[in-house]
Amino acid sequence: MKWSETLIPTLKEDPSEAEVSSHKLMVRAGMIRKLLSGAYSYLPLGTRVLNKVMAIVREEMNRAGAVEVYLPVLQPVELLEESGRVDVFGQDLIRFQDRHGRLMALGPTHEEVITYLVRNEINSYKQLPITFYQIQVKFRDEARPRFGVLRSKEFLMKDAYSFDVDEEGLSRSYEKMYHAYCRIFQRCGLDYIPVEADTGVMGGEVSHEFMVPSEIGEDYLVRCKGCSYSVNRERAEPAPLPPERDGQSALGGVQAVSTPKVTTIAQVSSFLGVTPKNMVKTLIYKAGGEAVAVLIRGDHEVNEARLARVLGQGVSLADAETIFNLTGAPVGFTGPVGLPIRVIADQAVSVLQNCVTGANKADTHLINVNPGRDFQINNVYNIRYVTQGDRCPRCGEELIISHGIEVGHVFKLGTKYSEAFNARFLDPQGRLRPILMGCYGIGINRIIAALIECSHDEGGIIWPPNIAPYKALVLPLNVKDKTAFQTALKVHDELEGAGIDTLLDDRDQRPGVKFKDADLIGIPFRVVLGRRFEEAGEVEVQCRQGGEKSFVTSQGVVAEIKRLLEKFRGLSHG
RNA sequence: CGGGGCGUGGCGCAGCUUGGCUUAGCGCGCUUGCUUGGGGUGCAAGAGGUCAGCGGUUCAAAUCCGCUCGCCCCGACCA
Repeated sequence: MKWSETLIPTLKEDPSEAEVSSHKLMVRAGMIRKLLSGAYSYLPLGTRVLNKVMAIVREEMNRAGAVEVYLPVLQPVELLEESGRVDVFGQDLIRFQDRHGRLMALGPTHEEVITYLVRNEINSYKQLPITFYQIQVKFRDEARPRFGVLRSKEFLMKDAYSFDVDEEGLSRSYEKMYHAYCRIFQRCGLDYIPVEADTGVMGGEVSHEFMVPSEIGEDYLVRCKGCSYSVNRERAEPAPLPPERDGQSALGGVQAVSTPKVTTIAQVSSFLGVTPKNMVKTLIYKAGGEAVAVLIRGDHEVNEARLARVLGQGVSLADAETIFNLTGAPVGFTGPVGLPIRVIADQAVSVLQNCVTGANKADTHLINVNPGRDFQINNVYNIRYVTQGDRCPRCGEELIISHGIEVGHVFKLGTKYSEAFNARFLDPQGRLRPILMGCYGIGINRIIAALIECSHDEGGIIWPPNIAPYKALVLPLNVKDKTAFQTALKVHDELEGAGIDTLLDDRDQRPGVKFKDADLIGIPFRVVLGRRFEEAGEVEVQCRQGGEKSFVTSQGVVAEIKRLLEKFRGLSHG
């Protein structure tokens, strides 16, 4: 392809709206342009990368035995009502009425649609197992689209759904997808980490997220320095903390102190001169109809997903009025002493001594409060988020917390949707049984953004050959030099002929402009025809990554690039 | 959805505080001609703007006031 015959509008300056490098670079390299907040047009270069990623995904899905389908974007809202997910998606669901007044939604995902299909089409064990997949656009009306293509309202997703007769079958299907995902991310050149994950909105029991470590990631991953423990933040469970001191000798007597208008942990901490580690936050949650007190150390945060899990139901923070009615004090002065409701404590609270709590009285806190002596704990659980310094629950080594970009997620759903939709099959004994489901998602756009986030330098993007928009860029420095230009054309054609997709920069621009653009759009291998070609008939082949250069004759370019591709493949990104 | 910021040719910005010396300016990009040819060449001539929209104040509004819309950031939210 000639540069002059496609559209690659590169920019010298960063777009003002972009914050993160992947977003800046995708815009500057002429890959994308914003249409509206959370929706981007892909220009030719961006589209080529999308297609390359999708081709890899298709190959690996097919290799894993999944079969491709194409489900409608348009979904009747009733379908999502059947599974109870209209409320789950809430505002994120894009809804409207068609001309007949029927409520429609733009698919945020497709569990319902596929299960509806399967309920009607699959009714025998002979048709199982089977895994369907599609690559298709999804819509979620994100409250706050961010980071360009990383979190948008409209995005491409590869979603797959497996259907099995029993748990073992489901596990086999799950494993297959898991391994296919590993191959996909590896082929895309991503350094990814699979982590155990919470199942969240999807329901089900087992789940893994595929994370790409990155400062800008909106998710957290928790890994152990010593063993293979790696989980996401919701799922992470710190090792229990040891008791602060032993014996009862050091226990002081409870004392009320006046703390006028001092409500937050930070304020109380500096007002009383105590560390947040020695304070207890008392949060009133509503779980079902019941109010419960949840105790958490001052420097910790409640993991609501875990709390909901241990309580077996959804939870939400109580409002100020409820708190006042229960405790007799405004928000900010709640404490466990004398509270007439169920008290749940995080493990870290249960080992505290002489701590500070609210007094259930306005403008007052209590000091020297001790669990067990001054108040009873009904249940002790691990309900806090892991913090820096926490230890691994498996081996006791230190845990590392870092940010990550979620590029894929796999779930064992079990029978959640098949039961909701009555998707059942007849087993060999003629019994009707629910189908076991798994679902598996990959964010196509996110793969691209995550890759750029991890693979760029000051000059621009550094593509791995597998997903680069073109593998090679032929760069005649002076297009008015007829011989050089003709040779460049020939080299381009030969590369294309050898199956190496190639871009020819045929623009009448200064060398500096061409080099800068070449670096920006990040094509892995660059073939330069310049002074050296005029003088000695040699062309220069250079790698974007590492900058390694070699000089060959124009006839030797194809072989040289094939050699470099081989070498690259051998290195890491098979 | 709460808090903050911004909106001026395709892109990045100045001008707004203190309304009128602006026929709205600068850099990049774009067009034409010449020049140059290994890291964003130089010169010259040009094209391109309802100053987000609506309403108000005023002799006079990009500039002051109000409303609306859009965009970005922080938070809440989020396969």
